[in-house]
Amino acid sequence: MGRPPCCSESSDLKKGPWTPEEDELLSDYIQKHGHESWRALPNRAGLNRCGKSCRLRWINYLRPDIKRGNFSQDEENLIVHLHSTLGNKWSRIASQLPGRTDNEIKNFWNTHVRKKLLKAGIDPKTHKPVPNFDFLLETISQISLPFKVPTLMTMSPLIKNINDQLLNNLLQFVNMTPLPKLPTFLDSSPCGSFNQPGELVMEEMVNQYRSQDWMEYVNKVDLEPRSECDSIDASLFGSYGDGIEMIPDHEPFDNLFIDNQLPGLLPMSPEEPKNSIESNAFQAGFDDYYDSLLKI
DNA sequence: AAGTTGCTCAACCGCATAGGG
DNA sequence: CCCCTATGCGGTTGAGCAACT
Repeated sequence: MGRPPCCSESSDLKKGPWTPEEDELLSDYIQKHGHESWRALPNRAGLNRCGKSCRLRWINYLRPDIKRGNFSQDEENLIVHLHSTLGNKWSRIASQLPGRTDNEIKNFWNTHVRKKLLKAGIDPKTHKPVPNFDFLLETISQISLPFKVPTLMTMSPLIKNINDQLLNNLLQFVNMTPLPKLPTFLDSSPCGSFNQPGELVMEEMVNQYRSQDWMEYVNKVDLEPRSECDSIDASLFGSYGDGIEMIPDHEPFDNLFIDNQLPGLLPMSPEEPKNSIESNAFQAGFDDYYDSLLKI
């Protein structure tokens, strides 16, 4: 049985947004008498609020030394720097930024800085680069091997030899993202038979990977041959044509990631040079997807 | 014009902690 | 010490608004 919340003793206490009249009462009282006891303050000030609510309103909004307006670039840089050493210690971070509140900084971080870092390819938790796209692609390509040709299941030692860094990269990526809705467009692909099983396998794959039980799963999985397909890449992101240009023959992400938009985790500047495996349909599919993210 | 979606940020909730008796 | 209470803190929520369909 935990301690009851400080305001639970009276359900009559007002909650929600403060009115200008309440603000005035609180400001007047504190400027005249200070705030020696937040618990006693509401009664004395004539407010039908709990002390906690008064304290928050004063600290985050009414305090005269509070700084209003957008954060400057210097402030933002300082916040990023402090966060890299202190973590989510918003109060300690706020103490280094005069006039800024912990709540304000926390909101600023969650709505602006965090996204900015992600787009720049930096993990906002660790302040380290997120998995490199090539690494991720390579990892997924390796992982896809057992699903391409079942006889390659004998290659499980190869899978086991994928170095820890690659696996950690993928694990990090998967853990940082919502589970994607898996493709439903495969009926039109040359690998129609892969449709439902493929979705289930991929979904299970992601789930297993999330539960860090990936290796166990790889060793258990068994699939029907996919003789018509060159790779899982083609079935997911487009058929291979004549082996020249492996451009997806459909809109690969029409039905993908609809409910669970992935955040922009990786560097995506349009002018960034494409890598050597650009012609891979898998890559093309991801490029399309990340391009679509840029437009969000 | 109406409905939907996404974003922002003020405010709340519940746990942790300090400190007085 | 131990208990109790007030305050502080970080995570989360949801109202209000803007942009989009």
